[in-house]
Amino acid sequence: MWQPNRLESERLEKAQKLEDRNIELYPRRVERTHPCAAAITAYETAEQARPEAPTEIAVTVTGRVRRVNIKGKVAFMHIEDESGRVQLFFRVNEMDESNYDLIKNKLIEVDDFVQATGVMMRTTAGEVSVRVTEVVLLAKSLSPLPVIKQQVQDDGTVKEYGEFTDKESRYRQRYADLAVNEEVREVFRKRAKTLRAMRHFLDNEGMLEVETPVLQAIYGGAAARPFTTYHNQLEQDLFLRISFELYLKRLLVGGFDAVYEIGRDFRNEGVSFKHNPEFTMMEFYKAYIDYNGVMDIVERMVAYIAQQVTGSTRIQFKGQEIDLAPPWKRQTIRAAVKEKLGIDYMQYPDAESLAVMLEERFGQKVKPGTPWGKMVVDELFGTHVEPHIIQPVFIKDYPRDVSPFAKRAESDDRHVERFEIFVGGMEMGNAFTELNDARDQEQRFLDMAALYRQGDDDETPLDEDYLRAMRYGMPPNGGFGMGVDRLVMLLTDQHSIRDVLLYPHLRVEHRDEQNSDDVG
RNA sequence: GGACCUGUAGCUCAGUGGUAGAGCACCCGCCUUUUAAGCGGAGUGUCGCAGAUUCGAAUUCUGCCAGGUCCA
Repeated sequence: MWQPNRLESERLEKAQKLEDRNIELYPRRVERTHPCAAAITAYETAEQARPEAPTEIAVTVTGRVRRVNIKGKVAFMHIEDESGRVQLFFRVNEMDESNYDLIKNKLIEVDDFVQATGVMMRTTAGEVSVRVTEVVLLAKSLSPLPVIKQQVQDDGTVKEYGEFTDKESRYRQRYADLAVNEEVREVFRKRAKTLRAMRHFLDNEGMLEVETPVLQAIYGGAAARPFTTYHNQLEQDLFLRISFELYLKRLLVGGFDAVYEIGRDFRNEGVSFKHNPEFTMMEFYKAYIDYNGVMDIVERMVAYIAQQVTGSTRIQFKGQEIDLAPPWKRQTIRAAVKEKLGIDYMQYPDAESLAVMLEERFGQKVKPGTPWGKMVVDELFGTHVEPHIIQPVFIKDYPRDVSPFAKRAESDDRHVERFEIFVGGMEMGNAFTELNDARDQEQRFLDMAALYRQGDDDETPLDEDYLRAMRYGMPPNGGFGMGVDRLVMLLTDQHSIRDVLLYPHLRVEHRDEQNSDDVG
């Protein structure tokens, strides 16, 4: 139940006064001739044509009131729509006195939506403005937005004097965050551009965009704990997908040569600056290429998206310049570890000896039962090498026991043809030369199950239907998956996944439960 | 899940045992080209929640809630 604070009560009183004057607070009809920015442009064009006497530009503009300055019998107001902001100039003897009175007595105030009709002009201070003959309230604001004062500098940059920075309030009330923080709106425009550029690129590669089930009876394709749900009529347990992999590869069996999907994955795991329970994933699978071919596509794709979104392949991230132009460095995980730490992990070829080395060298205690390959990837590479990778790199040839869907590396039983891309200290994508031997695939499922029974809980259930599909024959193919949110982080220089999600997951708000129980 | 930090006015914050504060916003008054407008007046509050200690708690202690950072 809403309990208005003092500021809100004042606004409610103003709303009442407006209604007493038979002024509609939320009218149905709007008449706009120009977005704010267009009104200014129109006047500037007229000015250039006839500087001494520009043709009269009549406009009706609309927007949210962002600033009011009442000077007695004259008043100024900035209104803003998405195109930008324009100043309104009111003078009491140029409009109905009762109409001017709405401004003078602040019945129309900051945060309200208004419509203003008038003629374009330039003030003596030089700002292009609307000389208003009539102002109409479009929507009354009952709760004031956080106050941010802005000054437009000579160089065109905007200096801010107030701020709305409380992370929790900004995430819980994203609408308020967006309303007052223009740079937040810009992040989400770039997010949209990222998605659009990605689709455009993949379409141009001849890939088919498809949609596969979010609700799955058997989940798989990644090592992660799923969310579970239940279908009442079918009396069936269902899982929210943790990856698209197995459904997409079935489509290659069906005769599509290249498919991709962009959508939501759900993982029932921790929440952090780079993890949200639901996040946006892109995966593609393309027949007749191996992981080298995937690398060629991926580096071109990321460079293309960066160019479309930021205008360059050289971007700024955490104060460093990152060059996304191809070709990217390609290095085996074994070489990367050796280069950074001087350790050849193949000298510790089993879980026991590797665990001993990790404890002696780094004091790291590893959970008993952790598979050898998981130690290599998480404890050795992930802890000591990954955070230092800033420029884009393909780290390839991963241990086999953590990669159940990749083909074995040539003449090397311990590794598989898999790569991950790292940039800005983050893992950004994962790819394989996809396994298409149904017999090997079945054995991998069984091996994984056995391994994880020893202690880990990231279980991968055996998907019989996937094996059945593969037995019909699956073309050799390369596949790739990428966390879109992380790509957006990189391209917008945002350092938390929550800052590229409009509505990041937060715990529920507890608001005065006792009171609501009493009232209820 | 662990460690540390944070939660006070609409916003951003100060206040570490003795009458709840500042800037901006809001409110009242003045002002016919302002733009962080200005001038004069007024402090508007569940100090996250619950308990404990104390003559007295925003402040100390315990628990809880929420968020942040780092780690897993």
